Amino acid sequence: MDPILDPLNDAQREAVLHGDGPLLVLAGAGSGKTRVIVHRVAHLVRHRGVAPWHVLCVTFTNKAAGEMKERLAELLGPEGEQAWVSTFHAFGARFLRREAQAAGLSQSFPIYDDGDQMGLVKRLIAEARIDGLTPREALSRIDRWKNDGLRPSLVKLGSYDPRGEAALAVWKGYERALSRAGAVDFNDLLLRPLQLLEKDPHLMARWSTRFRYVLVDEFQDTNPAQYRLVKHLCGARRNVCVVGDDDQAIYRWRGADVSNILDFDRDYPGTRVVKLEQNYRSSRFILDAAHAVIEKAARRREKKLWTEREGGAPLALLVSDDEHQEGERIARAATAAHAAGAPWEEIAVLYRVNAQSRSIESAMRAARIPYVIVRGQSFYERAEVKDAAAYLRLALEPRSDLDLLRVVNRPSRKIGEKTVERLQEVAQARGTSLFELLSDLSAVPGLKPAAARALAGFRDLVAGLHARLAELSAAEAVKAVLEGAELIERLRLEGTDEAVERAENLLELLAAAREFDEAQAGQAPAEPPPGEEDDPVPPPLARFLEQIALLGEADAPTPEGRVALMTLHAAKGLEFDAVFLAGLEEGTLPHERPWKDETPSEKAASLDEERRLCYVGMTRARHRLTLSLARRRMSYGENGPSFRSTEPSRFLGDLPPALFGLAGRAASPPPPAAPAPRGPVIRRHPGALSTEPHIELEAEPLEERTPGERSIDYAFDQTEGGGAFPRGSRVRHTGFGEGLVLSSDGPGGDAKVTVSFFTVGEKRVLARFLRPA
DNA sequence: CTGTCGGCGTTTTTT
DNA sequence: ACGCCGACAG
Repeated sequence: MDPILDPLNDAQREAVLHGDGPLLVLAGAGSGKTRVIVHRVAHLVRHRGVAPWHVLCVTFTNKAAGEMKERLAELLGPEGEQAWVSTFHAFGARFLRREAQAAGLSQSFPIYDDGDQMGLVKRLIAEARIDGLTPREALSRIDRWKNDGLRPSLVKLGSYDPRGEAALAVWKGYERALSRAGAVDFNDLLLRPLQLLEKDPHLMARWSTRFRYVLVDEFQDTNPAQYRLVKHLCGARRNVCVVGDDDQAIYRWRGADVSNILDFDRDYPGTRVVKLEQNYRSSRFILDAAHAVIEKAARRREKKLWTEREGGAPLALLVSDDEHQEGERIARAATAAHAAGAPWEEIAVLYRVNAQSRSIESAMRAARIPYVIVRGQSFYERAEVKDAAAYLRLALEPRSDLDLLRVVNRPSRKIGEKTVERLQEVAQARGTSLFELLSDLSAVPGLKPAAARALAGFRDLVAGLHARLAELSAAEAVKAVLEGAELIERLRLEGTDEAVERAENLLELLAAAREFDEAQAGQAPAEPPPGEEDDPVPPPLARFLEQIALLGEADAPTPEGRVALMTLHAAKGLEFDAVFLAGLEEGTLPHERPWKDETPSEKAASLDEERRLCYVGMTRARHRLTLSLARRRMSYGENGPSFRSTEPSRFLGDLPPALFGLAGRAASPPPPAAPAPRGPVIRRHPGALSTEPHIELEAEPLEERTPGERSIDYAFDQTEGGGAFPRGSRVRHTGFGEGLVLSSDGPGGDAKVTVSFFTVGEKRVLARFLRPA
C-alpha cells in the first residue's frame, strides 16, 4: 500500500512519475489537479530523495496554497512544511524580504493594495492638473504595463496618444512616490523580483539553482511577468511542472495570457504533455452541457471530460420575468434542494457581476435561507479598518506619505486641508517625507499654534509606536493604535448604530491580530534546513499586515450552513452539490461592455473568455445544475436609467435540449393525479423535477432563425400536436420561456403553429413545448 | 474646519 | 440606487 501512488489513475500517475524536464499537465475541471501536484511533490521527496526545501509550488490563491500545504503534510508529515508552497504574491514578498537590501527596501515594506493605488493616482492626477484622464483609466494602463513586466522607459505609445502620455507621466510620479515611501504595490511583488534577477547575475545564479523542482498551479492564468519569473526560477534544469486548463482561463483582463499554456511546449522543447480528462466531480449531464459550451471556443487544446458515474439529474432552467422573480425562483429551488437533502453549504448561486447579488440576496432573506456573500477583502476594506491599518503601516514605515495623509486627521484632530497642503509643499521642496517634516515643525511657515500642537501629538503617537515595534506582538501593536489614536473611544461617543458597528469591526481586527499571534506561537520554530539561510524575521506586526494585504478572495472558508453567493470568478476552484447560474442572458453572460470599444479580434477574445467563464461556473456543480435567466433586467436601480428586455444567452443555445429536464415549477403541494391527456397528445413527462402535470411536445422549427426575430414556426404532424395549441394559447418552451400561439392550422392533416419566441443567436433551436395539462 | 447637500458617474471580473 | 466629490453654511 503506497499512499502516494496508489490513489492515482493512469494519467495522474504518469504526471507524478515523470522524471526531469518540463511537464505540462492539462487538467480539466475536477480531474484532480491539486492531487497531481501534491502527490508529485510527495513522490519527489519520498521516493527520489529530493529535499523538500528544494521544491517550490506556486498557486494563485491563498486557499489553494493552504489546501496544498495541508495535503502535503498529510502525506509527508512535518517534512512537508519545508517545501516552499505559496501564492505568487506571497512568494514575491518572501523573496523581497530576503533580498531587501538589493531591492532597496526595508524588511517590513508596506504593500499598497488596490484602494491605496487608486488614492495615490488620484492625488497625482490632481496635483499635476491633468485633464481628460480618469484615475481609473490611468491605473488600468499602469497595471497593464506592469503586468507585462515593463518599466516606464520601455513603454511604446502610438504616435498620437495624449492620454497614454499623461498616464505614463502619472506612472513615473507613481513610482517615485512608491520608492520614496519604501513601499511596493501588488504588481511589484512580482515585478521587483523579476527586475532584480534580470539585472543582477549573482542573484540570478543563486535563485535559479535554489529550487530543483518548480510546480505551478492554474498556469493558464499567469501573466507575462509571472511567466518570466517561473522561467528564471527553474533555470537551466528546466524541472518545471505546470498544471492548468486553458478552458478555465478567465483572467485575460488582468493581464493573464492563455498562450502561456497553449504555447508552453514551444517555449520548452521536449515537454511531456499529460492530459487529465477523467472527471471525479460532476454528473454526465453537467459535463455534456459544459462541453457543449466550451467546444465552441477558439484556440483551445482539445479535450473532453468523461466520468464513470452513471445517472444524475438533467439540467434545470428557470425563466423569470425579471430579476426579482429570478431571485425568488432560485430561493425556492434552493429550498427544495435543501429539503431533498443538500446541506446549505453545498448550494451556491453564481453570477457574472456583483450587482446581480442584490436581488438574489433579498430573495434569500425573504425565504429565510441562510446565506453568505463570498467576496474578497470586504472586512479589510472597511474604512475604519483601513484607518487602523494605515496607522500600523505608518508606524512600521514612517516614510509612507500615503498612510500619513490618510490618518493624520483621523479621528479629527482639527488638522485641515490647508495645514496638510502646507506640509506637502514644504516636504516637496525639501525632498523629505511628511513624517520627517513633523519632527521639525518650525520649518513650516504660517502654522497656527493649535495645528502645530495637534501635529506634534500625532507625531509622538506614531514615533512612540515605531520605537516599540520590535517588542510588540501584533495584537499589542493593534491595541496600542486603537488606544493611542482613540479610534474606538471616539466612535463610542458618536453612539449611532453605524459607529457601534465600526467599533466592533476594530475589535474584530484586534481579535484577528490575537489569532495571528497565537498561530505564530503555535508554529514549531522552523529548524533551518542545512545550507539554507533563515528568512529574516521582521516584527510580528509586519507579518500580520502582509497577511492582511495578501489575503484574498478565496481565503474566507465557506461557512457551514450557508448558501454561498459569489461571482463566477470567485467560484473558480470550488465545488458544490447544487449550483445555480444566474443571469444567462445576452449582455450579462456573456457580459457586454458597450461603452468600451474593442477591435473585432479583441471582441472575439472577450467573448471566448465569457464562454470559459460560463464553463467554469457549470463545472462547479456536482449533481445539480440550474441555469436561470430573466427576461427583463433593471440596471441602475428601480427607476434608474433603464431596464432592458433581454435575450437568452447564446450559451443556452449551445446546449442540446435533451440535457434539460423541466425546470423550476416545483409546485407544492403536489397536485392530484394528472388527468389523462386528451386528444393527439404526445407523452407525459415523467416529471422527475416537477410535480406539475404537463404535456411535452418536441418540434423542430421549419427554418433557421435570424437574430431578433420573435416568432417561429413549427410543424407538427397530426398524431402529435396539431390542434393541441389553438391560437392564443400559452406555450412554455422548456428553454426559453413562455410564448403565445399566433396561428395554428386546424386539426387534421399537418399542422403549422406559429409561436412568439425568443431566438437564440442564429441557432436552429429544437424547442420543447410544455403546457399545463 | 466640519458636516451636509446635490450632482454625477457607475457596473465587469480580483491575485 | 449608491458612493464620491465639490460647493456651501455653520
